[in-house]
Amino acid sequence: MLFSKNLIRWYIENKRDLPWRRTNDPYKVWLSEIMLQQTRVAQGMPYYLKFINAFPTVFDLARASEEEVLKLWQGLGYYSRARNLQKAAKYVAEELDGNFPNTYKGLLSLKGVGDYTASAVASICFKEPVAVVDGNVFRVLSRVFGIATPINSTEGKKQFGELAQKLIDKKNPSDHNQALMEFGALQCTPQKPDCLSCPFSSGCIAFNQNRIAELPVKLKKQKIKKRHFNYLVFLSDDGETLVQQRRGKGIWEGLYEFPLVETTAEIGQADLVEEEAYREYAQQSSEEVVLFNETPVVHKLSHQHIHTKFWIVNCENLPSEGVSVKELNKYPVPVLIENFIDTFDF
DNA sequence: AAGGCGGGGCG
DNA sequence: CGCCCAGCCTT
Repeated sequence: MLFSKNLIRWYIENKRDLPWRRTNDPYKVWLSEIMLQQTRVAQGMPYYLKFINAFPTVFDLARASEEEVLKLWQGLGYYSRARNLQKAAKYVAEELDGNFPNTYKGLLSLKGVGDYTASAVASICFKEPVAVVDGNVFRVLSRVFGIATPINSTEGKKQFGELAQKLIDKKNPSDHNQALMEFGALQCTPQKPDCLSCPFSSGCIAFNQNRIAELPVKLKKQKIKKRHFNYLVFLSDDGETLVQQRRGKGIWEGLYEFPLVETTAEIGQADLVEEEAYREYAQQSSEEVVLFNETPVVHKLSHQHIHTKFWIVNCENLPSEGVSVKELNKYPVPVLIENFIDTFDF
C-alpha cells in the first residue's frame, strides 16, 4: 500500500499528457492499448490520432474494410493487430450493440486482447482491480524487489503477476496501473535508469546491490533468419504495374507487394529468369529486365533480415491485370515496399 | 513451452 | 550492433 501511494504520488507529478488519458471511453482506451503493444508511445501516437480521426467510434471502425484498416496501420508493424482490431470492432458493434465488455474476463474474449490489454482496459475504464504486467512492470518489480526469475519463463510470469496483483491499489487501480507503467517508461528505463532522483532507490534491491544492469533477467535472444527476395516491378507502356496481396501465414499477411521470387541465396539476372516463379509471372518473351539496386536492400525485422533486389520488368502488356502506378499509394504495403516506391521514379 | 510476428530508437 | 518497446496467437 505504501508502494502504491508513493508510486501514484510520483505519477501525479510526472505523468505525460497523452490523448488516451483524457478519456474513459473503452473504445479509445482499447485502441490505444492495442497500438502500444510492443510499441513506443512516440511511434504509436500519430497512428492513434489518425485512427480516432478516421474512426471516431467503434461503429465507424466496424464498417471499415480490413484493407482500409491495414492502410492506416501501414508502418506500425505486427499487422495481425490491425486485422484483429477490425474483427473485434465488428463483434462489439454488431453483437454487443457497441458496448464493450466491462470486465477483465469479458474483454479477454475480444480478438487480439490478451491478459495485459484486458487488465488495462478493465482497470482504466471500469475500475476493476486487476494488475497489468507489461515490459515496464516486469522491469520495475524485478529491480525494486530484486527478483531474478526470468520474465519470459512460465514461473516468472506467475511470480510477477502475483506480486503485481498484491501491490495494486484496489481503490484506484487505474492510476496505479498507469503509474507503474509510466514509471518504467520514464524513470526506471531499460538502460541508464535515473536512480539518483528515484523515490524508491533507498529501498530498491537492485540499486542497493548494484544489480541494475542485471535486472530484469530475460532468457535467450531469438535467432535471425536470412532471406532473399527478388521483387518484379512490372512496367507496362501505359504506366501500369502488378501488385498482389500476401496470403496465409508469415510476415505482412494482408499487405500488398510486387510479384515475389524468393530464393535461398542472392542471384543475378541469368539465374532469375530461370527461376520457376519468375517464369510463372513473366511471359516468355518481349520483356526487358533491369536490376534497380546493385546492392541488395537489407530490410531488418526483429526475427529476419530480408535481402532484397528490385527488378524492373519493362513490357508492352502486363501478363495479368495491373494497377496504375498512380494508384499504388492506395494499397497497404510493407515499409520495404513503401521505401522503394518513394525512391523509384515511376 | 517455444516460435512467429515489424518497425524504430537508443546507447 | 544488440536490446527493447503499454503482447498476442498458434503450434
